[in-house]
Amino acid sequence: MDKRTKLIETAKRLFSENGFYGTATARIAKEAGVSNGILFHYFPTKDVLIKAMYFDVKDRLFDYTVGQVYKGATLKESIYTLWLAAVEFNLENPNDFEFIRQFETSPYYLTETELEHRYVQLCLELIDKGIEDGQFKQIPPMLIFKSMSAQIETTVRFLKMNKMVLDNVEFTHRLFEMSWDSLAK
Amino acid sequence: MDKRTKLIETAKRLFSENGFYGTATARIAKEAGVSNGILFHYFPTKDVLIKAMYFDVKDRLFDYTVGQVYKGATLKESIYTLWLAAVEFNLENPNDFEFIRQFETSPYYLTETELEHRYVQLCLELIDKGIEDGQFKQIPPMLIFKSMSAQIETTVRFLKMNKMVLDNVEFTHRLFEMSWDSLAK
DNA sequence: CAAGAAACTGACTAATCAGTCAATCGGAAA
DNA sequence: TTTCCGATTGACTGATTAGTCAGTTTCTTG
Repeated sequence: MDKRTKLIETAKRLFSENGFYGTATARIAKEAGVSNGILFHYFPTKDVLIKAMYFDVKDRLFDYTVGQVYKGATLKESIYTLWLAAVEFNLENPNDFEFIRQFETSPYYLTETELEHRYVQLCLELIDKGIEDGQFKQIPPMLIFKSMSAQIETTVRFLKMNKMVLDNVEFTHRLFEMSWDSLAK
Repeated sequence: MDKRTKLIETAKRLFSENGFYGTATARIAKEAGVSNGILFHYFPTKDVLIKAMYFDVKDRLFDYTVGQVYKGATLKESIYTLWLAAVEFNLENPNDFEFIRQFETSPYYLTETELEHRYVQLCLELIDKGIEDGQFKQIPPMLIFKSMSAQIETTVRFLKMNKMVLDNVEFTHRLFEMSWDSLAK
């Protein structure tokens, strides 16, 4: 693994344990096994590092989830696939999950930043379609998107807190129905 | 207003603007119009200040919301009253809202802390009742509680982002139905 | 009034941290 | 071989910050 990647991985772990401000850049470098200076060679400021990490995670989330949606699926099937993939991704990548959670409640985060991402745009397209053909409630698409995201986060946190995994299909469906029912007409 | 209260109010505003770590204690004291030392007279450490603020907000939220639930109301009516009161409280107290949001994603926050509060206990009682008599889905009560809280937060954030208030009863109901449908059988 | 306690002040300190920089290393190209 | 340049090092710095403390004012109570 090259040093740039090593730095991002180490930072993600430390941030998720101690927060952005609780983690000194010197410590990131040390635990990554590189010199202090090289961190600032790759990332001119700590802020740049943090924003780079955000896009890194969102890109991988996009690749992981959207790749699983198949053409010809019904709207509910597509939403279910996305929902399940997102839950799985967050369970399998706990440091990514904690990092995003912290980032999105920090002053770094602006909605415009997120809006630019193709992950969000794809979701909004799906939602628009669902509203148009009457499968979803008459609610602003952005609110539906945010609501779904919040539900996924809540589900993941709940599973983690109770040290559970999604090995029971029936229970998984019941969790999904919670999210689905809030948007379906 | 006494200096202790003045400090809490100023801290809440500064924290919600700049985050816990982005706000120096010296600045809190200065903008509150008191000396630096007096802050540490009332709150021995910055952490103590932050935790005191958390309970301060939760207490006021409890008083505001629970006071509006009337005896003899149906389960749905009670939940609606609580939901609406919580949304209103958060809209009317933006600094409280931002502060709680940050606190609950920070390393300060442990679920046990929250569990002790009578606000949570009251909600869990209501939810237990709803599950028992078959009005709610067969889902762990804690997950239902967390899901409702997340929905309320999402709703408030959405309203604020779009500079909206709850002046339209029909729209308010539609927002509530989103939350309700996710837990109702 | 006396006297002790509690509230209050603001200058000070020890520690920490983001970011710098002069110097070295290693590989590629000429 | 020489020359060049990005990668890399780690000691260093200037700024900032949580918390201290010695002393002053204000309140309380006998």
